[in-house]
Amino acid sequence: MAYWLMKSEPDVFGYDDLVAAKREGWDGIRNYQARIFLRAMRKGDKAIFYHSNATPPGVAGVAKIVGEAEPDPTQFDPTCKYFDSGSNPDEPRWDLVTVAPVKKLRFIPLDELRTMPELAECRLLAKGNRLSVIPLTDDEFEAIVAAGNARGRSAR
DNA sequence: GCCAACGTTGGC
DNA sequence: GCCAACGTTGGC
Repeated sequence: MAYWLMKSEPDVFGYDDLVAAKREGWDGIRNYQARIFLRAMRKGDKAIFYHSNATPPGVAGVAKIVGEAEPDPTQFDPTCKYFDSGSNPDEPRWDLVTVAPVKKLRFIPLDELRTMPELAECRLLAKGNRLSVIPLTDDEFEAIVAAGNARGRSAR
């Protein structure tokens, strides 16, 4: 099984929205490096659900892949912000995967993630990182889940 | 709102 | 193939 980290803006779609939706097509990915990772995802893989562009940004929960890569319909919708006029319907350029919630975690703010030695090499923390999907090692995934299950340093 | 980092586009 | 311009991401 592989592990991933997926970013979402909570103002648009946060972890609680995923819980309410039960499952959701993860659309709008328009980056070739991210596409490589999307296509490598397999049913049953787990993902850390990260809130980006938030105050504060951080980890919100665990999700799992329940549907593997398939063409993202939003690339063909001219009214959608993700529309891509260069994508050929016979050979769609962009894919989505379908995710479902597994477990909500204690929110782990980015500041705290930066202090975790297990994440020292993680691309999430690299300067200038803009990828919306990144692979995690087993250790990185386990460390985040453990931190999210433990009582927070700022919690009572 | 600002800015740094990065990806993409398009002229040459 | 180079590179400047532009757009987007994401932290602050």
